[in-house]
Amino acid sequence: MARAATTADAFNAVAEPRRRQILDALAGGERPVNDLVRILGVGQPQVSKHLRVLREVDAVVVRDEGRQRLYRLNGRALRPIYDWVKTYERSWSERFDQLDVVLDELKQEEEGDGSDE
Amino acid sequence: MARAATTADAFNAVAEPRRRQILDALAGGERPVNDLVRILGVGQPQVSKHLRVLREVDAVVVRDEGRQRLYRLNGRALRPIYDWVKTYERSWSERFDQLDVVLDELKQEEEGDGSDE
DNA sequence: GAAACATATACCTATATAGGAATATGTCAA
DNA sequence: TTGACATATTCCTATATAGGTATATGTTTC
Repeated sequence: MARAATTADAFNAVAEPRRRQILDALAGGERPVNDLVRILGVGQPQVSKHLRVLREVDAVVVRDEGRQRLYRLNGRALRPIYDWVKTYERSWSERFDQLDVVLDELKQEEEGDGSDE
Repeated sequence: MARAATTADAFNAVAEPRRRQILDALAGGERPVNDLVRILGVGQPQVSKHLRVLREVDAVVVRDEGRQRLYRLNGRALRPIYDWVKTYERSWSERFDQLDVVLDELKQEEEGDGSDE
């Protein structure tokens, strides 16, 4: 089997740095494809292809305006990533190092379940 | 060119659901490989290979103990992901949900006006 | 209609998997 | 040493890119 499709979910879609660059550029507001081509400094077909991937995971929305196509960010598509990764925040937050021990203990009590198996 | 290596950075490493599962399992504490094999329900070589990827991006740390190898989570490796995605949080926060509705309405008016798909 | 412009798609190639099977490496026990 | 156990690595294959180039589609202007 090969790796999952980039369009499988937001995690796969944003694994590509250029696609994160595109989203960052769109954070400033709606933009036509050519703007992104200039900002990224890569070919137009490449940008269009990245935009297609982002569209398939709903990370961007497109709107026609004359001969241009204006792309807009849809940050909500990134929420699963945020939700998943934020639970790990305490891992590096010095402040919570002490709290971790307590929380782990409470969690084990609540679950009332042997931790092994 | 092919896609970037899964070991290129944390973004690529956690794009694979099984690797996120492994990290989630390790969030509960240090575990030997066999535990993860049971939890994930996949073959042992597969788990070892996923662990190798996670090790290369420093998302896990390994420690020898007898014939077992105990893996431990290193959440700090996920910080770049958190830092990147958290800037998009306001996209879906309550306050901006209202704005989204307005924008969507404006968009529909424009699109539904005069032209059919 | 023709030309210019904006964007999307098709086709190509090199490459990096993810999983499965078989095997290698390392450790403990008798 | 031999055997059982725990884990890592190797080899294999099918598949999904990402970028480059050429081309198709759609829009505006003349």
